[in-house]
Amino acid sequence: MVRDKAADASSDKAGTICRALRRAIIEQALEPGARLPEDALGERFGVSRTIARHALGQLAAEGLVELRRNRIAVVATPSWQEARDTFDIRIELERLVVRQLSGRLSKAQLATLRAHVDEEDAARGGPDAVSIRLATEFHILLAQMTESPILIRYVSEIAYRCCLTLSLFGRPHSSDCAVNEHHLLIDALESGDTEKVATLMHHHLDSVAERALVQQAKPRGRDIMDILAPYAATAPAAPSAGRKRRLDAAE
Amino acid sequence: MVRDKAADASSDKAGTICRALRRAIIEQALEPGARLPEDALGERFGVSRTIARHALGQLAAEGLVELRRNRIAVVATPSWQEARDTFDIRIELERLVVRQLSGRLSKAQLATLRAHVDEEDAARGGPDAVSIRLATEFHILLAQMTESPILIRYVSEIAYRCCLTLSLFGRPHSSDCAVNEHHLLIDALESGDTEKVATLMHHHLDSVAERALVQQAKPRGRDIMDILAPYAATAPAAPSAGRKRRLDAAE
DNA sequence: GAGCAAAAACATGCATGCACTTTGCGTGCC
DNA sequence: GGCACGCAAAGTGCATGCATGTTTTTGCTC
Repeated sequence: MVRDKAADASSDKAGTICRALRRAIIEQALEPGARLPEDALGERFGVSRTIARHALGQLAAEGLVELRRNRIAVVATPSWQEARDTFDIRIELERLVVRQLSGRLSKAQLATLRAHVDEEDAARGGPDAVSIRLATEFHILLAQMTESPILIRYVSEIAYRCCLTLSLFGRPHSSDCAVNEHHLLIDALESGDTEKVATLMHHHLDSVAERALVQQAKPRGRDIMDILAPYAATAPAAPSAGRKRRLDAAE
Repeated sequence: MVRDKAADASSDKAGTICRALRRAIIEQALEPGARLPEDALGERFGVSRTIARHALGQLAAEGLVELRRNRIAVVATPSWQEARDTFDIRIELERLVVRQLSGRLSKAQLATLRAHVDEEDAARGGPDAVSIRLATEFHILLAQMTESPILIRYVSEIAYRCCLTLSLFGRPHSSDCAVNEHHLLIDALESGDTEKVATLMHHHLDSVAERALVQQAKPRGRDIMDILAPYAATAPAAPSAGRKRRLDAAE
């Protein structure tokens, strides 16, 4: 397992459910918008609603599920703008990671990274979900090598959210070329050229975001409000909840 | 109120407790290490343990309280290294904020910011806790102007954690000069010089961190293990839980 | 008086139960 | 046939109760 969040200690049941759901979400077994009733979860995992509820609370704090009062919890459905913002934050965070790591990784650590990328390579023909999960775990692995609990937490969290984004907006086979970029990243980290590695990470994440977010009109979007937004221009209804800022600045 | 996290909707009791505790923590009414028993909280806020527990879970997810299994929850006590890392992340995040905001703020927004700084100014003679809270809220106010929920969430969270850090390591009157830097920041934001404003924010936060973290030996530290760490060098005990990385690079 | 063990008090982990809210569906009215 | 109303099913919000684990106090021994 990749996660080492404080919330999921070894033997607590809520943590187990958290991990299971998290994985299900990032592997797209649970699509955005999927319903997560407390009793169903509790029954499925053999615990009471109390625990399921607690787990959902944690996941909501991470931004993976949406929790509305008196309503069923659902897997989060980030808007396009949120997705873009998430990637922007991720870029900064991961630049910080590689800047801290550049030239400081042990041979063992480099080997671990390379082994992971090999795994990604092997999964190339397999299902998309696995590729995405492995790619995400590569970034989390990097974060873990900083040994900074806070950085690890934030990068993990935001990487998971990006997964969610990918499953909403991403095209089927957009993560293939990323494997090679991971290789380049490792080489640059080994060389110790801090600026180069930061730039590389920047471009890597930027192009992942680019590949995922080019098509602003979501294909299998399920958020009614967003879909209806363009049509609402004629109606005198409320100005929607969406953000209008920077929509013109789409690349 | 400054917070608009998803977790604390308007009428849910857990959110109320969250906000109350958060405020108590950042105003140093609850010092790091303070005990937070579920029943006591529940009784104090007129709710059951279930709710208090939920609130503690949220706060733990934010890193403000530590939750150990079968043990009483306590206000988090970040290590010096964690504090340093927190500020590093904060710098990147807030640089992102001001880069997005530079030259794009309306007159009303600028006025709001200036009003807040005036408030900070007025609180100069008052208790430290209020100054620190206001200074923190200034940064959160900035983040909110990006209208990016994710950025708002992360900046808020990390700013609160920095508050916690300050109450652990900070010297009594270290936040005074920060008010002026806030003024400069607003002017730079208005001018629209993105690079300048990013640099300004960087230096501002860096110097806050500097002022707070110079004295690595914590004055009113309550973590026995950390206090004992330097003395443990002679003893053949376990190598402690602290991180050794970069400790030599202390400025 | 110091050291230690048992037990009481204390606090959490978790399940269950009840009240309230939302939602889906069927019925009756137009 | 279509629409509004209302009832029942489903689901959450929250409190309480019991089991378990931890901390402190007590009481005994040396």
